[in-house]
Amino acid sequence: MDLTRKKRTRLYEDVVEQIRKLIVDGTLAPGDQLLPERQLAEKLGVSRSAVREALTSLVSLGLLEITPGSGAYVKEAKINDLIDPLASIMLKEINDVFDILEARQVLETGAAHLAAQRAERTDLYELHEFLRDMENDVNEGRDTDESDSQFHFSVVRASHNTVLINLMTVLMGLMKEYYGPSRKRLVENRQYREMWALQHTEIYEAIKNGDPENATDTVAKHLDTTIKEFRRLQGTDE
Amino acid sequence: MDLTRKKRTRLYEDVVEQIRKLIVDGTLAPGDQLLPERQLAEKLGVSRSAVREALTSLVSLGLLEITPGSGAYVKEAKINDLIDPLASIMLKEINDVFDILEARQVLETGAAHLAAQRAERTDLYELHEFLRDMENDVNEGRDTDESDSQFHFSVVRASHNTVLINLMTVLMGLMKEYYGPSRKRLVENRQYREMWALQHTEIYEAIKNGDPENATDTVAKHLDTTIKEFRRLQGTDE
DNA sequence: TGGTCCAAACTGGTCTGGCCAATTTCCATA
DNA sequence: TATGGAAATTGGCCAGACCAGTTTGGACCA
Repeated sequence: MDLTRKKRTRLYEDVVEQIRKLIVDGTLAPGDQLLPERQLAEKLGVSRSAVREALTSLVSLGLLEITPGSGAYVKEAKINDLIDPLASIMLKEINDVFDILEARQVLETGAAHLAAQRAERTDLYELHEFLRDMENDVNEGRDTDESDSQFHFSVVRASHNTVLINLMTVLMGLMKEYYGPSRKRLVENRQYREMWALQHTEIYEAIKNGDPENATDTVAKHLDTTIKEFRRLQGTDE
Repeated sequence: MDLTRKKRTRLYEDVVEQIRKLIVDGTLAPGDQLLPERQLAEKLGVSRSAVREALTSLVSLGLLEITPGSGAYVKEAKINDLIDPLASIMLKEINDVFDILEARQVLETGAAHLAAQRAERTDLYELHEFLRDMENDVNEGRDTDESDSQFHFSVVRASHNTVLINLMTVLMGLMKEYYGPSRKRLVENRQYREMWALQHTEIYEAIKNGDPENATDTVAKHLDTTIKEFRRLQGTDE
């Protein structure tokens, strides 16, 4: 038996790879229009169906966007297109309920450390905006889900590390899919909402003052509080 | 103009969603075989081509595996299937060359902290194995790429946090695609290889002794060394 | 009875050709 | 020059066919 050749290469996979290469090496820039399926098929010497399957695959990878009647366009590949499948994969593997929050703690404390060193005026402005948003939400009894997430995201953005930012995007996607229900219950507790808002202020101050250690500590404390509260909620649940 | 309805739902996307649901809710378990394309088409009342495009999409998302002549099988969705597209997306957004290493530092220091608290005998054994592998590689002048990666990965695995492990997988994929060339040059320097092996030992000892702070520090120091060396290499390059 | 081997049935991969609906193009008309 | 609408173009979907592997079910042999 021939163990080297595992699976014969499928034709449409070749097409995928060819187009993919053109995109990654910049020959095809975001916004560019691909040749029509029929011409592409002729040019590559394959049938239209093979081309279609290739395009379908590229669409599901977030590399293309297809408008019926118009054409296929190269898309600015954004991580959001992969969040859903990524989240479902990671969710299946989770065995401890607090893995996500713990991972956030690891990532956000590190990001805060960097943010305190690198935050620029625009970053501080953004942080302050979301800080105020959340305070308003608390005062007016609104849901703080959105403003809370936004603030945490801003902290990571202020680290100016795109890799950390992308990883945070993944974690936020995970949060939404995993903690959706219990989070709703958590934020109904006004006492905790207020404590959170206060802790956010501390974080903001630490970053503004350019104090990495303090930024790290306040973020760590903040997420500790969160984890403890989630744990308490879970305890009353079952 | 109607802004609410952006794009009409494509038929094959419906099929994707239906099958996807069956997989995530467990009706279709990994290893299960799907109905043949022709039957699936008949059952869903669509053409075979629509089914094929749906299956193509699911394959590229890593949810299915198709064997020609045999059938389509539900796959244990692994993050590796999404690493390539994920890496290319994140690579495009990177503006500082050391973003990846910095992100690794954030993630691995946190993971080491947890590992020192949670590592079990099997984890320590695995760590020790890769430690020895690398020492052997160094002594015999072999490439240390593999054994080095494996050790770092083991540290994160010892944290027993599946989310961190998955994020580490992403980062390692990024490393391979980004630092491939210069890393090759780096490990040619025997002096650094030996220093690395020594630092790995320190990390191992800290985890073994259940000393979270020390584990964090040694990992931080280790990656600092790495970043500095990469920086030096880059300086001599251009 | 038990194992072997081969043909038939099945399955995915690809192709051809066709129709529809939405979009774009372009020209005749106001 | 602007505009309205027909024609061409494009992607979405379908039907039917053939091929190359895989699986299956017996028929045949030991």
